Amino acid sequence: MSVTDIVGEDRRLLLMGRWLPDAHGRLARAALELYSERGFEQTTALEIAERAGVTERTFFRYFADKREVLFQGSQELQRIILEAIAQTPADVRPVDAVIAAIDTVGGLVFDRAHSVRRATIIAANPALQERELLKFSTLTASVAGALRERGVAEPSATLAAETGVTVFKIGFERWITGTPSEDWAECIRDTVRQLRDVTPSLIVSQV
Amino acid sequence: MSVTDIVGEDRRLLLMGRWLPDAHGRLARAALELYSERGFEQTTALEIAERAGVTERTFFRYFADKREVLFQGSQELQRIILEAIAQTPADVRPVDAVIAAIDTVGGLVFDRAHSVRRATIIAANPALQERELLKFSTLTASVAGALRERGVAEPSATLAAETGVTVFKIGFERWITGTPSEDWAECIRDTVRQLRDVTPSLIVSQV
DNA sequence: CACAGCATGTCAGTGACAGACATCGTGGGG
DNA sequence: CCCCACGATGTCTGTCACTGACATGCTGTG
Repeated sequence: MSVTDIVGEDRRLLLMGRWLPDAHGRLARAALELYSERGFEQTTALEIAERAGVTERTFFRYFADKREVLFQGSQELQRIILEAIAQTPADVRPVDAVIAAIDTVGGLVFDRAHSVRRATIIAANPALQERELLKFSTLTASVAGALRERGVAEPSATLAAETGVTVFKIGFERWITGTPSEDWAECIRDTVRQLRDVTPSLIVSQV
Repeated sequence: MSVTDIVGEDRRLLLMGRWLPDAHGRLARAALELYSERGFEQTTALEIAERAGVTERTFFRYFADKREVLFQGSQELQRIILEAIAQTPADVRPVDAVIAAIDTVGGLVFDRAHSVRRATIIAANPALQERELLKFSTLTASVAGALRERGVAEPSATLAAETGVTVFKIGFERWITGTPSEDWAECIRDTVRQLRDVTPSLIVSQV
């Protein structure tokens, strides 16, 4: 039995017999590239792994599933928003606290080019849209939780959270699709302005 | 070669050699039962098919995927809401038109016991929640489209749609979890009342 | 120098789907 | 009355996402 029999065809231990560092990063980059090049569905986990120089199994050790690669940041985003809400003075109204928090995450978290690339991939695939929606829903739920911590009662907490996240979604959409020069705070403020005009009347018309 | 060799073990052609009718209905019922009994993930498509007396392949001819069984009605719901919006007088404000439409679908579409059963199944599984979210998102998009038909400009149309669908979601949630006697219109009206208190201020506080 | 531990590879398996083709009653046209 | 196109289904085979169990090889530590 020769050395090559023992080592096999394994070309992955390059750095003086040690694993290449940052498998996670290489996988994320490889996935992004392939999703862009040929689309999400047309990309197999095996292909991603090969481009990253690891096995399929390793891909699934880093990412719960194929889609998760694109949603790494959302946990971080949520953490920041929650923290911002917690730090807002107690006398600020719930919705305003949420919107102020959203306002702060702007330049902080995203790089516009990356966001556009990501949004393009997601827009092309329903399964990815579902996952995005789930992230928003999770965010809404935890924002509502944060408001309850501040003493806001229940239907209002969820309503305010839902409203705030809607502002985020639409503001974000605008930030992505609009002129590159327009900044985050601007998009959010404009969306809020528009929102103020859609308050429903109390009387539901009977059809 | 005997008759049984030709017919094989096929016990499915029962009605005088013809297929049993309503394969679709049998599949839907079988799926509902199994999802309730042992949960969504613990149920395989094969098991559903067997209980319905057909093959796995036939299941996938009727339903795009395992989840779709639970979301049959949403297309009908959307159709009704859109129609109601179209029939609302042109001078009614966008949000009010949406909410009025939502108000009308109440007793019409759902049977409460069935809704509760369905909601229980969905609540127990993230993959199903994703699908539900996608349906809401689709609904929002088409409601926004209907408002645009009425001449509502773009950021407002989506905002109003999003607001209306939020009222639907939260009102529905309340209708499901609250006391069985409380009726649909009641839930919607109360939710609207609460919503009116969460209008954001114009000035976003700078943190 | 032995040994525990971590990051990875290897192998085998399950289950969701999809394409291609075969089968068998049914209903209409000759 | 027969033939044939058709519709609903079964059968077979394949691909791919994901998972559990186990093996391997380096690395730092006592």
